[in-house]
Amino acid sequence: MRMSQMLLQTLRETPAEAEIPSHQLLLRAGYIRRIGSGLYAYLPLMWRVLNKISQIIREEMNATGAQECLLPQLQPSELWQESGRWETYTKAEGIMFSVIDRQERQLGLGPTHEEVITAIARDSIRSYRQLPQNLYQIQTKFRDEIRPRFGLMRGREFIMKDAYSFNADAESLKETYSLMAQTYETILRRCGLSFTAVEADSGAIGGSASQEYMVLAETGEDEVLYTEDGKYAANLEKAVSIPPDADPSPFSQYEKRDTPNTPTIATLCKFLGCSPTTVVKNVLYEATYDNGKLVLVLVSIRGDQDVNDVKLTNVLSEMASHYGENALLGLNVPDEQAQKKWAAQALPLGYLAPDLGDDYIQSRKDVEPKFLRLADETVLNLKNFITGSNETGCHVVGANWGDQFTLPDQVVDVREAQARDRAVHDPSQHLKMARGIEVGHIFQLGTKYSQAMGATYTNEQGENVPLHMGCYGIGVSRLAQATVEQCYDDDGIAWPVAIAPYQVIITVPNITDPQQAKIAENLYQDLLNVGMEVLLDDRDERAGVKFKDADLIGIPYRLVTGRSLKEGNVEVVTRADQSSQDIPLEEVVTTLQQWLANK
RNA sequence: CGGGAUGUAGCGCAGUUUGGUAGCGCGCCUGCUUUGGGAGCAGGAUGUCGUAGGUUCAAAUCCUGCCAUCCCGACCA
Repeated sequence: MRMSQMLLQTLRETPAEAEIPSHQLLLRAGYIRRIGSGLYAYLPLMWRVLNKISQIIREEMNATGAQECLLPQLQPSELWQESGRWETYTKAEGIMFSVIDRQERQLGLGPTHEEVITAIARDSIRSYRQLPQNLYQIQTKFRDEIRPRFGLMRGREFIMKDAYSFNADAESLKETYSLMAQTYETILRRCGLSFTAVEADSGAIGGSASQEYMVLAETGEDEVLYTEDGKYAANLEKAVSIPPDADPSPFSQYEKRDTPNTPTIATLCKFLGCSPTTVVKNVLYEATYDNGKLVLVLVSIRGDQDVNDVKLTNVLSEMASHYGENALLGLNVPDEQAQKKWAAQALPLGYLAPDLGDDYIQSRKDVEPKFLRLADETVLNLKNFITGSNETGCHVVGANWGDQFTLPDQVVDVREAQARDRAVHDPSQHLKMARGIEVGHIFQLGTKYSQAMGATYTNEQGENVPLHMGCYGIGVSRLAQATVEQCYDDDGIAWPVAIAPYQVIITVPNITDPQQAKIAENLYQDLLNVGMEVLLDDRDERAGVKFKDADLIGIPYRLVTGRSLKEGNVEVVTRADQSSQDIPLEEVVTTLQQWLANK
């Protein structure tokens, strides 16, 4: 491509809207342009990068026997009602855009395609002889993100590769799942990224095993806990650990103490001179279920620990049926405003005890009349603990389960793992924390969707049984930006060769010099002839501008037809390290071919 | 949805306190000079000052509503 003919505008100044380096650079280098909040145009350079990534994905997916297809983005609400996700996706998490057509039909704009693909499988997979199957597509997804940010990292419209496998049983699913895990590593390695695979929570999508592929970067939105031996890595939401041991309680007698102005664990411990590990903290949540019922949840957890909302959400989702509900819509810590809706009297916040009376709850149809009391495992073995008294300004000390307080029936693990906790697989090791960008996520869905939607097949015994499903996603546009986040310097982007928009840029320092122009032109044709992707900077600009632009847009190799021509050489500069060498004109093409082949 | 901020030329910003007919840098166009790391000089074009209403002789500036965008949080396969 001749740069004189290309629509490319590089910016000298950083647009104010961009916060992180990759977003700033993609804007400055003319790869993307913001059209609305979370909506971006992929300009010609960006589209080439995205296509390169897509191509690598295609090659690797096809190599596993997966088949590419393209599913509709507009999806009938009925499909989502069958799976039971219409409510959660349009109301609680509100992540799906929904539209109503002129026949008053409700449609969703696809944030993911489990429903569609399961409907297809239901119709076309009849026999075990057809299994396993793995279908994938690469296309735009829509999600009504509450707060889009960081350019392509969290957009409302983005490109994704999603694959769905159908297997006869759990074992076969595991095989496909681990094949996909290998394939993902190959894809990301080919893209030139350094990444980590971590255990993850499967969230609203459901299912059992799940792994995320994280590009480690300081600006990542996810937190990853890992051990240095490389044997354990997990998303913070999912991570497990051994909490620090509790200190012995300084109290041996049960009594109520005045503890004025100690609504937080920190102030309380300072006042009493005790360790937070001797305190039972009681956290109040309100859970909303899909029929509109509100359940108040009181979680007792050790004072030095925090509740992991994702783990708590999972516990509460499983309990939906206890309340005659299908799904948990939302979970939050009620503020004063929210409390007024159901509290019969003002709550002694900061001084709650595990036995907070149910009479604090107004008798209302849409509110469960009793607290759902949960104990985190960390409070199970505490002796002579300190906790609230349900009276502002007072705590009790020296309390014990079975004496002053009844241990809740439900003992659960809802504790958030922390950096420096001991590792479960090897308690001599401590967890470390890093930030990451989630570029891929694979799930073993099991029969959640096939069962809900009646996607069954006939097995060898002639029985109709539900298909076992897996799903496997890669954020293509996010991956592109994550790469920039990992590959840039003060001068701009430095793309890995495999996904760079062009492999080579020929810079003509002085376009008015006929010799320079002629040699550059010949070189351009020669490189094109051997199938290379080449930019020819034939713009009537000063050399400095061309060098700056070449660095900014990050083409891996730059050929300069300048002063080295006197010796019959072309200067070849490697973008990644700015190293430069003069190569005889007639050897340039073959040398570059070799370099690219070795990449 | 809660907290904070911003909206003036393609981009970055000043001007708003104290109302008086819209400015700077970069970019863009023309000419001359320059030509290996975002050139110099001279000339030029570009704005419903986010939007609607109000106050006023007069509004980018003051008042009210609305909209949009960004940041923090909540939220987020």
